[in-house]
Amino acid sequence: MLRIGKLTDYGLVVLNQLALAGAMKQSTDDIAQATGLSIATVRKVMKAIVDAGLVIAQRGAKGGYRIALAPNQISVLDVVQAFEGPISLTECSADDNHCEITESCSLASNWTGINDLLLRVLGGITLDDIRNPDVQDKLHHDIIDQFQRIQLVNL
Amino acid sequence: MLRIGKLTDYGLVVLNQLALAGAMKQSTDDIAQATGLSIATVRKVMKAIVDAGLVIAQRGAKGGYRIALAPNQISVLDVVQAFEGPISLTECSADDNHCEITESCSLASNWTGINDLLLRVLGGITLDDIRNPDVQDKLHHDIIDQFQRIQLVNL
DNA sequence: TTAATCAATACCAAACTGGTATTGATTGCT
DNA sequence: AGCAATCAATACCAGTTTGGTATTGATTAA
Repeated sequence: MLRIGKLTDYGLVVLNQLALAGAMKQSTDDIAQATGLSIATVRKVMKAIVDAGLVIAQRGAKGGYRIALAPNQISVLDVVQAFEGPISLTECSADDNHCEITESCSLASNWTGINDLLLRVLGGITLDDIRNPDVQDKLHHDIIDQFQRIQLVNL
Repeated sequence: MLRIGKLTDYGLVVLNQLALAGAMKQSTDDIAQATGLSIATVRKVMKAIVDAGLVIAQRGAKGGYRIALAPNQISVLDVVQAFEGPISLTECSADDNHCEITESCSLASNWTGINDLLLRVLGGITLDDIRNPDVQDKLHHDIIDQFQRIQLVNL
């Protein structure tokens, strides 16, 4: 399925909410209510995006969360990596590469290439793009156009 | 991690081997030996790519497998889908979409867009590209170039 | 008929995932 | 100082997925 976890999805939803709130600090409760997620789940989500530096947390009474960067400075890649760690499609393209069939398999470097490509795609889409349908549509079509050209090259 | 399963990786390795063998039928044993995979694992791999129509199987004595299409007609996407089913990054972008927080989440359509994008990337890379380092390098650089342009648009 | 070969399942352990709960540390307020 | 609000760190658990293997059955060439 090549899918990302639900938590990652939630992360984007929460970030969207925080972007909406701007400088206004949001407590776990606030976020849970605004997003419809359970409090426990929100806590788990917050940990990941705080650790990743995408959100700033303030403890204690009157504490809460606020977004750490402008929405156009946060890429989908940032969010995905916050939850799923460094992206590597296969173990071949992971850092600690020790595949038993490496000798008979000349494909490792290629996975790495594909991997890089996906990183670029995800890194090129920001929270802003996702939040604003217009911008998103525009960007989307641009990329599709480019890709159709690429596919011709590929034949 | 956003990763694909090992089986998918094996699938690509096996297809590469079959592409090499061309019209010469390969038995499960042959493939296991050539790739270094266990026989049992090869069997599992074969089922997926046969079901997907990427490989043709012939049963009985003197039977075996041969590749069903030219290597430039098989995309990485084909292989990934053969093993991991239809690609959908999130449940939002899946067919049977029934997310509890849909009302408060305006992001569903955007995941779908990102999803489409990844499909295109993977669909644009063929087994041939992966097997031939030269072609692959060339293609790779083309795509990277294109993407750098896209990222500028995105700022 | 027989041996070679693919097909279909079934099984199991290990890892991962989503979801929840518990306890502890920090901070503003009075 | 003490309290209440709030985030942090873990720990737990059930369900699913994944990787790997084994077993039995169906097909076919010679």
